[in-house]
Amino acid sequence: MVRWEPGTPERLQRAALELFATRGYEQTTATEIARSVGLTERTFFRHFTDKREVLFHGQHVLREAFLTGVESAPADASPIDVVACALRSASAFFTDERRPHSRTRQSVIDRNPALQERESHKLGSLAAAIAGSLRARGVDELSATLAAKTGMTVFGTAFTLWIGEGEERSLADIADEVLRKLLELVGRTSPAGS
Amino acid sequence: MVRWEPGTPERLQRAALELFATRGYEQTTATEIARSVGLTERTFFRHFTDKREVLFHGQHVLREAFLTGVESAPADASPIDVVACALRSASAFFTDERRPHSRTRQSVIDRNPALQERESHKLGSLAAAIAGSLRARGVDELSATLAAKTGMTVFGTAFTLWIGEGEERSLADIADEVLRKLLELVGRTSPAGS
DNA sequence: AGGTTGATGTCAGTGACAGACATCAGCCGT
DNA sequence: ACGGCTGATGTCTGTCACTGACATCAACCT
Repeated sequence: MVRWEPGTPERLQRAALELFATRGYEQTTATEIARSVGLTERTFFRHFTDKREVLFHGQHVLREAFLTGVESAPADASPIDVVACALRSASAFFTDERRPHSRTRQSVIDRNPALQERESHKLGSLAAAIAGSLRARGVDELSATLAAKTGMTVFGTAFTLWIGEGEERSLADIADEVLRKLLELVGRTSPAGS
Repeated sequence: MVRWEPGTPERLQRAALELFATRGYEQTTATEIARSVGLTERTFFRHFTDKREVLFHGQHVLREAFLTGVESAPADASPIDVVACALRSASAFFTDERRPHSRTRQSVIDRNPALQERESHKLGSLAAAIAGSLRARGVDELSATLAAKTGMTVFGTAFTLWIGEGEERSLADIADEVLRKLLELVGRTSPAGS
């Protein structure tokens, strides 16, 4: 007989999402989440540094997806093309079965500013990681930063569309289209003298 | 004789920045900030919803600067050109005398993740506001969102450069150059078929 | 059998915030 | 001149997020 049920963080995450979705984020205490799976508040905070973090854990998987995408790009690809590869790679992570879960999760986030802050910050960190990876490929600092941030703009926008009700295309397809739109939007512009 | 010194929020902000810069953000309690200007913790939280907010108050001015920049753009300007106008308008807010203050403020933020979250979120809100303003000009949702987010990418990147030590160019000039760089970065790319 | 380990529980404490209520200088109408 | 109103502040009290220190105890190792 095992002393503790395995997968404690996962059980906490499921319980938390459920409670957040029904009672609301602020109306749910960390103690309630923990107790709902037979644990104590202290244990909750041993697994998650933060009450918010219970909704954001697992981001490292996404990060790896982005980074392997960057590394899988051909050596002579332009920064933006590399980012396009990273987007495709990361999009694969969000399969169709994942959509309902992502939807409820996002609806919780959308209803709470504190969670939105965490989300923006995670996207920012992702951009920083990608920029680092681009730099490692020899891209200059400024280009790397801009390309990475632009990639996150596309990803964030595409994700919002993917979550939208009625939407059925894959995230990869949407991201592709959003990127194309961005290129068109920017491409048409004159070099803008001061 | 006046009952209370005027400019309470400003005094609190100055005191907070000073304390954050010397002792560090986490090591400074809201009570300490308040007491350092002869007030109580409760009063502090009447002026700022948050301990962090004491560093971010006044963002509405920046927002207005961006929005008037958007509105000042010629009617036939492309979304990106409109954003370029907004950037120029907002950059005017950051005069050269402001730089030292911005530097110490940013150094505090850079040392604390919680503050970085707030900052990312504020930039995101700014993007949303600009997108709304673009929509009001008749730009479609997707283009508005992308243009606005791209604008914030440029602004954030330019701001970081402006803050950098040794840097002497105006924020407007830097933003212009960063935008040019981004256009070049994106412009060269092929339409990227799937 | 006995020591070790690692996830958990218990307890106590700090600090961020919020509601309810009291205070009281200055202003305003009479 | 007097009394009530106002609005920024203080006081008091409570909740909850989070943390350090220490105890527990099944499984595992030797």
